[in-house]
Amino acid sequence: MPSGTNRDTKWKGSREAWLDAAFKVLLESGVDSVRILPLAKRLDVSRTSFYWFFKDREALLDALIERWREKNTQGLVRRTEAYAETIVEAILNVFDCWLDPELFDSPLEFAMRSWALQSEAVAREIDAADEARIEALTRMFERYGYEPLAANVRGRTIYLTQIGYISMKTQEALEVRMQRIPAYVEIFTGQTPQPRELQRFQARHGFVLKDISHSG
Amino acid sequence: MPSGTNRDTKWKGSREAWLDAAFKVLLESGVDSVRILPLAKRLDVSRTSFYWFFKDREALLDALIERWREKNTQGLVRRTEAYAETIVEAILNVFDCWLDPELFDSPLEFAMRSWALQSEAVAREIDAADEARIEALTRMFERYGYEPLAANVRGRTIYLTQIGYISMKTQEALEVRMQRIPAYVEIFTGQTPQPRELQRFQARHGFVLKDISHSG
DNA sequence: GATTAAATGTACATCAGTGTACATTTTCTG
DNA sequence: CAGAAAATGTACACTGATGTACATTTAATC
Repeated sequence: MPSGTNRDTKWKGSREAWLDAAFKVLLESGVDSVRILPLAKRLDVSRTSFYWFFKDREALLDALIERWREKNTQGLVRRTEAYAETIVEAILNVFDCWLDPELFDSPLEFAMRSWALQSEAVAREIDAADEARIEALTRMFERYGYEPLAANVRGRTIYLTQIGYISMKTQEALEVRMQRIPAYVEIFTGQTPQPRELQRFQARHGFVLKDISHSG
Repeated sequence: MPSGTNRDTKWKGSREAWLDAAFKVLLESGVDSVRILPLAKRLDVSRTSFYWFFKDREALLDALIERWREKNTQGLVRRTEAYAETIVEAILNVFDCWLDPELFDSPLEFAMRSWALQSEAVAREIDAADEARIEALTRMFERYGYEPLAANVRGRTIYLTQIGYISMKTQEALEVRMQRIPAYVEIFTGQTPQPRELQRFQARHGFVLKDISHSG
């Protein structure tokens, strides 16, 4: 299954193919495992043809950072700004990020944080992202009437909880996660969610409920 | 400043010295940077004398895992079981872990989680630790009358928030953290903490308050 | 079909790290 | 102080990775 630009050619490699492979390894095993020789083996291509597409390993890594920068922070900030009648609805908008890999790529997020351990540049990028995201969540709470300090701590909690999940690399079924949603909403907002609010949320994540509103 | 066993000898190295250096590098730069040659340079010792104390690099890494295993999980579980009259007091007991490096070593925790990305064995250790810790927190909430599901989600939230903080490698002044404590307690328990409960907590962390109970 | 550009492969030089053999130095102990 | 044990250092062989030079193959184009 060739990817990217090389559709009907006989070229095995391409900038995209190298990038895709690099991303897979980054997510599976961390930056230190993103090495040209192993990637070449994976792609079944001569190692040196890499240098046709990238100046050196450094350039490949820069491309990985670039791709992360564009995806995750934007995905989250947009959800904090989505239309919502109540804070509960607003929170549920944010929760979309944790269920939809299109909005927020958790494994990538974790890989970047591990990478930051070794790279000052990556660490700075991450710090900036954290600040922007918490700031966006804080503003969201403030819009619904929370005091600045309370809004900040709530925004922080919701964000940190998710970063925690990511760090734990939790793999849980949709049912289990859906079951916890009401409790999380209550913790994060201090309010009990309305059944119709939950139903709307479940519906947009393709979760067909049986009798969740009656069960303990 | 020689460490460990080699007090008054002329030996530069020792098992402890190698381990300490390895730990420092592990926390600063991740496992992949824990290499014998650089450590030898750091210790100003011939690289090969390493092999007097350890069979090979593998053996050194095993020793690092061992040390983590013994420290963090035990530290946390014990705090969940400490005496407390109310759930608020119980939570504050747990918060001790996040303020006292003796009870829980956050940088180590993060380094281990990054390491798990590359090592199946480490990943399994971490999973077991996560489960044990969340279980302990859940039991704590149950003891104070929370329903099983609610207790689990609250235990999970408190734990995940902290893992999130660790992943973010947040460095904040004691004042800032103390200021957020009441809000966190309220979020996690759903109850407003009593001034005397907070004062006891502040006191044991050497925090001298001015007029925190009157300020916004 | 010949020419050119894109992509690949071979060969080589280099580097950083690992681990072993063995001689040497330092410390401890009788 | 002699001898043994503990720790260190030198030398060597090896591995896996990087990057460059250059020849070769494949695809696109005129």
